[in-house]
Amino acid sequence: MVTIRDVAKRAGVAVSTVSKVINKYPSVSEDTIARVNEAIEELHFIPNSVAASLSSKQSGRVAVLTDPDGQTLASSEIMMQYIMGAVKAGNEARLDVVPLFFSMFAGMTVEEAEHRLEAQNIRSIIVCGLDRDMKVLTELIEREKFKNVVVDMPMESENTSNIGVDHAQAQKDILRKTITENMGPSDKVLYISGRTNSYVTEERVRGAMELSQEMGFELTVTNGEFSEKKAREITLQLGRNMDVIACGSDLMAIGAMKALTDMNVFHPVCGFDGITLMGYAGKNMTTVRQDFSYIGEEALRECIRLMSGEPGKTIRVPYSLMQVRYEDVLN
Amino acid sequence: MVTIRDVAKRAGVAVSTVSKVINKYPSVSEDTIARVNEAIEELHFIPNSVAASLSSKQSGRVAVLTDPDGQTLASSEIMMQYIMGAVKAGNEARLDVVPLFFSMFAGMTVEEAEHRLEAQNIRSIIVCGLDRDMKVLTELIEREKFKNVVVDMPMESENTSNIGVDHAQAQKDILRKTITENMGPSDKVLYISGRTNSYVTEERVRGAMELSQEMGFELTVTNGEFSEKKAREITLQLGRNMDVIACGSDLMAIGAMKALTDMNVFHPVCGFDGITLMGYAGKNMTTVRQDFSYIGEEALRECIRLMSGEPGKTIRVPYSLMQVRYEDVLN
DNA sequence: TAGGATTAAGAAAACGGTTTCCAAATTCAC
DNA sequence: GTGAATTTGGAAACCGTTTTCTTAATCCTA
Repeated sequence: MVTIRDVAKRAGVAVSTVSKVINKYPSVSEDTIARVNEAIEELHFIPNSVAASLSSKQSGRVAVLTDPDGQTLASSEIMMQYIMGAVKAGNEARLDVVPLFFSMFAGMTVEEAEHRLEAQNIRSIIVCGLDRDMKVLTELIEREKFKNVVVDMPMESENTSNIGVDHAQAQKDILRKTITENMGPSDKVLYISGRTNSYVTEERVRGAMELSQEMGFELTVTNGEFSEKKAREITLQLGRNMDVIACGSDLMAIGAMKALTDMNVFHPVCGFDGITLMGYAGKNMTTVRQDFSYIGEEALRECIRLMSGEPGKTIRVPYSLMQVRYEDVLN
Repeated sequence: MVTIRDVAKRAGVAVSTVSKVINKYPSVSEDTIARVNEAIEELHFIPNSVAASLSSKQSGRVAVLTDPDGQTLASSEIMMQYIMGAVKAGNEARLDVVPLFFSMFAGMTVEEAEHRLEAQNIRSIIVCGLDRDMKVLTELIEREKFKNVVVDMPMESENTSNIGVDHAQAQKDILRKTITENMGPSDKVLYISGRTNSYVTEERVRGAMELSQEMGFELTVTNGEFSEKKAREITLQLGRNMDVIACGSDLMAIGAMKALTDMNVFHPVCGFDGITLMGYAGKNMTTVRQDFSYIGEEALRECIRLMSGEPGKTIRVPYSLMQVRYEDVLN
């Protein structure tokens, strides 16, 4: 393995100088920079990220915390996207990304969790798919021991940023689109929401309610708990008399659509997320597509910003509305 | 952060002694072991894995290489399972697991790839979803610089183990089951295979052909290239005159089933893998369920074995046959 | 009981970087 | 041309472990 010392020798400088060049410190002359870079090229030197992480108290590593157990197929696709995005951005920044899963923290106290993370030289965490019931993690974030980036939770402070789409606005947009494109009557809308311990649920419901005010349609809000089954049952019960069904997640939209198909009625259904499975669920469905991989990338960049000492903030990422068709997911 | 020095001081021993206790070296007396462990408990000490990895040339870290881009939804579920299994087993063994993706190695020479891995203190890699076209990776494995565990590729040597189910046998089993449970005639079977650059394809086809000999049914083998679309087209063309359709992957089975539904014929279809999506695809489907998470775990344990100097071997993991129903995947 | 063989514990040198601190060299103002 | 200010580069300590090498202590065996 070629080390920083080899490079130093080759370039005829001290190891500290090489390190400064690598990390773009200001106090190195153009001349030496060139010489060092040349040596780096020639030797195909790549700095050892483990050594770097150990020695520098500043940089450290980033953990991506996800919970793919939660919602089965949908979540495994979504979580994978988050992770891929973060790993990709991490690689570009020469920064180690380690994936961790919520289940690992089950039964731990916050202190234990902190120690576990510290013991891996983790300085910053990205938390995806958190709801208010994960006490250990919310507390962990609130203690601000690490630099935190939370996806889809409204937490912001000196050491904590949050990132995500504007769920209320997106819900309004997709619902408006679904309604206006619907040929039949659209004055009765059934909204099947996600679990109520979730921030995104609150926001999406708020969006739907605001739109109902603005457009003057009748809105029935029910709690589908992010469950496909529950959404199916609700739809079997209430779906027939509605004109449009909007759901707080794609999985529930699929459940609703299955129910409608069984009942032989064909109302438009809209979901939320843009998971691939939607393509398999039937025609006449629309959804809000979130770019989870991009969110993962941005989250990682935000970790870097926070680690460099800047304060937390809120980041809104774009989304798009889409009509889902089987042909588009077919490979 | 509490370090090994704190523990040493507390227990009144040298740091090296603490290290020996942690790593279960033989030459420490029961007495000291007890004293050190007590100190560890009291201080809630967790060894820093980064420092350990840097210092020890033996242990090091394990990379899990996957390619979730390949087959969209199916692969993202499968790859996630591999990763989760490996991370879980890695945590238990106090060993860092880092996920990497095939795409990162695109355009790299083997040497570059090696340097990249070395620079992360990676001593062992688990490769999932590899086919013969990924030249860089196959060469990387063959150079034996790392300890390799390959999933579903018949590579075995001093430093390389492979792991996976017995694809030929599994294919025979599921096909036999599908045929014998089918009430109608079963003397014409259509087999839609995966891409031919893949070992699992070869094995599965071999299994199907052997069974056709044994049971004496007529077998038509076509190349579906792991593509749902292709399988659909093939089925539209040849499906009507068949009695049973067997596919080399679940995704293709879904494509085939969609085609049959469109044609209004109802032959039994069997797939391979056991992905959740199968539940959404229709009735009358069976498949081979692989436990990907378990495979990930076992693969990691095998890395540890290899790193401890033992030679590579072949590991067969169990599988099960299942009838897929929507109710089972519904959450 | 002497003397070698074994066992237990510690001191110190790695591992491959980063960072602090200091000295030398250069620039600048007057 | 002198002294102060500013760049630039290097020496060395450090990050938290592992591991090698010694030494001290204990155990056998003859």
